Amino acid sequence: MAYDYAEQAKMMKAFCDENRLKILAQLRGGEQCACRLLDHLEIGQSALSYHMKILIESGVVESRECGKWTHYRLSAQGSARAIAAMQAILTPNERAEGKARHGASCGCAVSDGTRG
Amino acid sequence: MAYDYAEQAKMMKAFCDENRLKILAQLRGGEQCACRLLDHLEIGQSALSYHMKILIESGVVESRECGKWTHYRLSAQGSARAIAAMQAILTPNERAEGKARHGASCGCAVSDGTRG
DNA sequence: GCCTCACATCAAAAAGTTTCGATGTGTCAA
DNA sequence: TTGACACATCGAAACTTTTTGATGTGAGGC
Repeated sequence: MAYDYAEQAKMMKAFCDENRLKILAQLRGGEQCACRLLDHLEIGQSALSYHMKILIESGVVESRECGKWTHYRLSAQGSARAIAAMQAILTPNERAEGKARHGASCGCAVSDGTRG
Repeated sequence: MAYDYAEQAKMMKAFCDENRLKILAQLRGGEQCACRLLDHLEIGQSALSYHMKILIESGVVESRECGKWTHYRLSAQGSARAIAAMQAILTPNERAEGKARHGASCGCAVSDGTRG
């Protein structure tokens, strides 16, 4: 799992910009068209379009065309994938847990002695 | 919850850089000193120091000084907070769900009619 | 004390992201 | 078929992040 750090970093980019978090917060309330998303942000139309592209590429947002409008909504699948990825990133790995170095003076366990 | 988007974006920055994901992956295997983290990355010592600072400020990593060495490890609390935040960001909000606009031609429900 | 090592900090350069205004594309209504 | 609208795309400017090499700080060994 999770060998492609570049891919994973790209997915996480959805969440590390203030405007994108505001957009996601709006989408929690249900599907919205771009023009309404724009009402609540202090950016121009082309910047919104740029952020929506990032959100869609990261997989957490889906879009639906409806005549001249585009509606955006949270993707349940994408959201589940993002949450699972984050859990994986932060879950200690049982097999290797407990090995540290630079032991003697501070009570660390030493794993191989090449440095501490 | 989650009114401070800037704060939240800052926390999520921990996860949106490839080198930081590699560092976190190493820390899943247990506490490590900076020199060993460095062995597995293609960056210099000062760049590692910069990334560690970001990881610590975001709360997902803790450090422990041991003589001249510094050991880093995942913070269980910080990790739990990050996961909870991401779940909050991606969880649809029951009360408002189901309201869309621009209805007629594509089967959308219309919430107030001011635009579609 | 003096030297070395581990890590932090700094300033500057390099790389990447976000914004803007202008322009392009497709849809709809008149 | 023309015009207006919604959104995407483009190139350039503004801004932020990341990297580098140099230097600072504090610990430990001699």
